[in-house]
Amino acid sequence: MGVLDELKWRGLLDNCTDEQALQEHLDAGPVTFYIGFDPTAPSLHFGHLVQLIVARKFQLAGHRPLILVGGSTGLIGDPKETGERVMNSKETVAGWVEKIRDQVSRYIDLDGPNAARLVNNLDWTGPMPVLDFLRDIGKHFPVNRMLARDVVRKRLDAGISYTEFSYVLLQSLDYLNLYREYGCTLQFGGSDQWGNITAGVELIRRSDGAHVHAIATPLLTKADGTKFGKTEGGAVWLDADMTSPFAFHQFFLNAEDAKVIDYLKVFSPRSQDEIAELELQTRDKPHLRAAQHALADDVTTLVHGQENTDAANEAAAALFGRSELTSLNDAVIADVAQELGAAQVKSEGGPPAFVDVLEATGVVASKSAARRAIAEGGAYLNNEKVTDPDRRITESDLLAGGYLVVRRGKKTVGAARILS
RNA sequence: GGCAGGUUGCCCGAGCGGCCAAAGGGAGCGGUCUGUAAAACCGUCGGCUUCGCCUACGAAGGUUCGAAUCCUUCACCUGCCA
Repeated sequence: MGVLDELKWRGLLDNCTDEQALQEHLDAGPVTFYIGFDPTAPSLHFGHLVQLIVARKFQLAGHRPLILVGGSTGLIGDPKETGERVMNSKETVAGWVEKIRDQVSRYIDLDGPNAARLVNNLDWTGPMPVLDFLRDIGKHFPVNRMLARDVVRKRLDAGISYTEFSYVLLQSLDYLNLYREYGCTLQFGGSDQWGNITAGVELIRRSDGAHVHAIATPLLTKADGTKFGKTEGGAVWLDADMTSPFAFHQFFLNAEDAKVIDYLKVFSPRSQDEIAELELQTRDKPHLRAAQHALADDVTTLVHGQENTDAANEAAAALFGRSELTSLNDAVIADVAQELGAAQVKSEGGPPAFVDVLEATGVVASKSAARRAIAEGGAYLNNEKVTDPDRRITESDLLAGGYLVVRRGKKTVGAARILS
């Protein structure tokens, strides 16, 4: 199966420039392609993972990846529907560029015959004189067409700065530059980037007369049509310090039945047959959640490695399993606490209050929220419901010589280590 | 530069001197039911040293016993005119 057919089967092909032409181009030999990531945070999130997975498939099929980190575009910010972005300082963005470079290189092969190359658009945008930009690039962009773009139109009432309005020119310039310098003839990205991507295709045609290609991957959604990827704590990050491997694993484990097969196709390297089998199981024995387990294990292993996947499963078994926490041995408790990122709580001046522990572990945002959770009957200490808002920790609550496991609701767990 | 309208909690949006921590909706969170799904229903939804106090209705002042609500100045947004 060709790489394009595989994308289709996996539901990863949302949009594409002339498909037949692209297919012929791919058949004709190795193609240099690019994907870009803007540094808007110190880490990529799992949505970016989709792009990295696609890039990897193309690389394995013999094509050459250029991975662009947006040192310049990150300073500008692409327009989003909700309003103007807050600009980040140049130092901040530069720091994030480095972090994202490191992350990206874990998913793409930087050696071998079709090694990936990391590029930063600040290298060519930074030194470019503004008059060259306006004459050579700006001349190819009709403002009437730019205004007709969906995001821009939606912003016309609330207002949009010239800075963000110009974003599309920068991204198009990237494609043009990579085309000229590396012979890059394919760009892909999320469907929300389609406008920016096709603008680049058009720029290359207008300025160099060449026909290059583009692919958009779909935005992953939940069954109700909303975006897949938001959790209580915000985005699902690839950085283990921002989203623990346990939380990451849990996120995928909680995938809806109606969508889990779609996600599996996207994120899992499993074959068509294996996935078909999991689809049957989800239909016939949904309570076993076989597809969810496969999904969570596969993605977590890809991002954090087998060891962390095992640890996440072990912690989940301890927390959600039938056995009492108190019956687990000390080593398991300590591992689980470690996995949950145990907060240190000092007990000078007497044993701490339960609400303080809840807050310290981060399972609630404030002490008021902790009291509320208790009043709602959704607060647990060592898997036992706590109903007294003034509950204090006692010596007998401590597991394995100083640990506490707290929970809010069914799924939000945290651990604390009491230091005397 | 002139005139008019606007700026309310995560978002939308009422309030137009005390009964306002602020109606209603959405999102979120908890509970029930389950399968650590979905849907549905009920509850909750600023903070704290929690029967009370503190901070909040663009910002700063003022009037008043009392202001999200009235006045003044400033900032920003939208529209019309120049």
